[in-house]
Amino acid sequence: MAHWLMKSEPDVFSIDDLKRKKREAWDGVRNYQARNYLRAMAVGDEALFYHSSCAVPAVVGIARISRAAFADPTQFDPASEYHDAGSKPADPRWSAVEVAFVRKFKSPLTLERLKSMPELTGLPLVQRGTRLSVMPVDELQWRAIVEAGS
DNA sequence: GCCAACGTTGGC
DNA sequence: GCCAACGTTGGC
Repeated sequence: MAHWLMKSEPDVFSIDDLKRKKREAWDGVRNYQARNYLRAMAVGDEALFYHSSCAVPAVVGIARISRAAFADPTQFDPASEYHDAGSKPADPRWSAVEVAFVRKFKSPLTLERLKSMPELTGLPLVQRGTRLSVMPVDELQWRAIVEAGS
């Protein structure tokens, strides 16, 4: 079972929103590398839920992939901010997955702390200049983060 | 709000 | 195919 990290701006969609709604489509990804990772996800994979663009950027909990990649409907919706006129329904350019709430960390594992963990040096999240919003997390990294957050 | 870093676009 | 210009991300 693979592990992932997914960024969300808490003002838009937070871990508490996911807890309340139980499940949510993870749509609006418009970066090819991140899209390719969405397509590589399998049902049952777990993902770290990360809050970005906020006062204290941090991993705040865990979600589980509850539906594998499907065509992101927002790309075909002219009213959506994620609309992509260049994407054809016969050959959709962008994918989404559905995630389910698993649990919230006891306390947020802040970016500052993540940067101090030697296990995470290879993780794009803590590398300067990286903006990738969906990324794989290896076993060692996963264990280190979950242990520190639990 | 600033700005560094990066991805995308489009002229040539 | 190159590369300058532009837009976006996201920490600070």
